[in-house]
Amino acid sequence: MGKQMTEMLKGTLEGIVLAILAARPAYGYEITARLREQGFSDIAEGTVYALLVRIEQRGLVDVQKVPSEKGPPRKVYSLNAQGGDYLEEFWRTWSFLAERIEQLHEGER
Amino acid sequence: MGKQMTEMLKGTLEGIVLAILAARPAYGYEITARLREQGFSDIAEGTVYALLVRIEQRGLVDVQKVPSEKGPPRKVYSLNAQGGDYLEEFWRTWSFLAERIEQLHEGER
DNA sequence: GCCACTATTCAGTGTTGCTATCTACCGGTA
DNA sequence: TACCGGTAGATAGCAACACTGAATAGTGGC
Repeated sequence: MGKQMTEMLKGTLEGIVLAILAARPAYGYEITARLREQGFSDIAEGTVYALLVRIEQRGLVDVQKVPSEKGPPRKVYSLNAQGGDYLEEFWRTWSFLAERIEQLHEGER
Repeated sequence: MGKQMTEMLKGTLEGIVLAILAARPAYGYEITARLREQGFSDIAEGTVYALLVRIEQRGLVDVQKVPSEKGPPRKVYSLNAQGGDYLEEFWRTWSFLAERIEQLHEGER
């Protein structure tokens, strides 16, 4: 992946994952796979797991262990109320930034 | 500034500054002031100067010392060809990311 | 002489994503 | 049995980046 993308994901990947969890609960391996499908071709698995640990420790998600038919048990994460608030804040921050950057982009042409 | 904004600026602030320089050459103090005007209320001065050093070392900008009427000499930065390429790459990366995040945002409602 | 404004620099810190590797469970195949 | 591929999660060490806080330096006005 490009270096620019790596840096840009800092601060946004967290919001992306929270937004995925807002749609419906999911587990790490599944989230990684979905990200890959959506074009984030090589987001490292380790990155996602580390992120999930962080947001769990901050109390933004609830966790439930669910046995899998194939492989070790899954840790299914679901967004809780606090996570919802945090995600809202994320959207506000994102909108602010995106607006200004788009302005710069248009001003350039 | 919010913590989310701090993290989100990683990787994007560089592009923002390059885009500002693409419009016209500028020096550090001026760039900081312009960012503040545009609502990035407290981007630290130190942050901007450090960023300028980085992009200079990477050869994305040309530098010219210009005496100031009030204060020490200014270091005026201007985007060069390599910086222009890098900025283009930034826009591609940004567009890709912004598109996907907007999709998530809409899917949520 | 002192202060405010302009202008730049730098050491130290915290957060983040990546690399690389390890553990573990299951089914199929040689 | 032994091995491999797919599923699932964890972790130590690293590099990049923005912030904090302070220092330095030049100019003009009181």
